[in-house]
Amino acid sequence: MQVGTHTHTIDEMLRAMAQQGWRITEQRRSLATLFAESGSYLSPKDVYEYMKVKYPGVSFDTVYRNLRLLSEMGVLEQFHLADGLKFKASCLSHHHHHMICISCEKTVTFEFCPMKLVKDLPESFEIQSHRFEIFGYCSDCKSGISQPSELH
Amino acid sequence: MQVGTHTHTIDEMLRAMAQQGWRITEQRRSLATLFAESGSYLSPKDVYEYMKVKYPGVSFDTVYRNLRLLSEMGVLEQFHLADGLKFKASCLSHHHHHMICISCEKTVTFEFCPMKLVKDLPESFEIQSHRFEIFGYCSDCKSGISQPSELH
DNA sequence: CTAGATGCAAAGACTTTGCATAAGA
DNA sequence: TCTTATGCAAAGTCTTTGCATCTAG
Repeated sequence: MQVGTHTHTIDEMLRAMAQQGWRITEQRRSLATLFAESGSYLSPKDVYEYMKVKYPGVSFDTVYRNLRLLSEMGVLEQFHLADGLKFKASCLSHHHHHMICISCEKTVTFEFCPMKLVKDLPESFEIQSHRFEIFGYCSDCKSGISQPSELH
Repeated sequence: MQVGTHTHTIDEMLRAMAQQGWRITEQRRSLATLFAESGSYLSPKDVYEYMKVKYPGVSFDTVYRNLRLLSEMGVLEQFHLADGLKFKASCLSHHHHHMICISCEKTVTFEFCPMKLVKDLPESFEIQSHRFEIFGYCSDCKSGISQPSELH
């Protein structure tokens, strides 16, 4: 579960799909619901397991197709955590960064952006984007109960 | 080719292996040479292709095994770029960050570290590590000659 | 010598593709 | 309706494993 606010409601996600001319199918509605409600990092398998409950006939390739489509349109973001590829609802509301628990993957947003202060950068580089993430243990995991997985 | 300095010479890498009780085989020497000389991001396939030249019998699994071992001992670092998993000689000399060209993957180091200035972070999080990378176009790619690949 | 490393082959995990059918708009 | 999305099956890609052989120390 994410601590910041959920930046995408289900409706926002569905609206985004419709605007780009995509159909709102049962499966996609289900996908949007999952990501809007969970707010956490989900693997294709997680997503598949979840959707199978409501749509027993759902297939893995549909999950993959929709995850990729939603990523391409910016509704979801992809991450490579230590345990593989994961997806999360993107935070489009405003620019910010994340602290991620390396044990439970709980994510907390914060406003500080290093690009405002960065200096002495190599010249002649046309900056397009950046990544800044802080990894550590959240209060629940600090005690070391669960085996920390190695994020990079 | 990397712009900063090569932080691992072949000897440093071999010494590190020996210190951890590993054997210096022909293939590992070859691997060390490749990463020390190239300084860039290499996929398992790149590595395999390179090693095959000198050791025609080399197998893919040996490449994978050694890449993983070298990563675990910190001689190499893993990255998930847009075109998949890549390895690079780690920069152990001192702490710094990278600017990476999203077209050619050329990498430039810089000294600024956001952790020195970060503030207003959420409480009760035990910080372990961080990532900070800037993506953009290097001077050679700025003109837009090559199709930019999408790093995340 | 002898534990550790390699090469081969095979299996495994994950992801994508082709095509007929089903279902949004 | 009629175009897009789905489910199925199959193939593809990337990575790991088991085991007999080889080799660095």
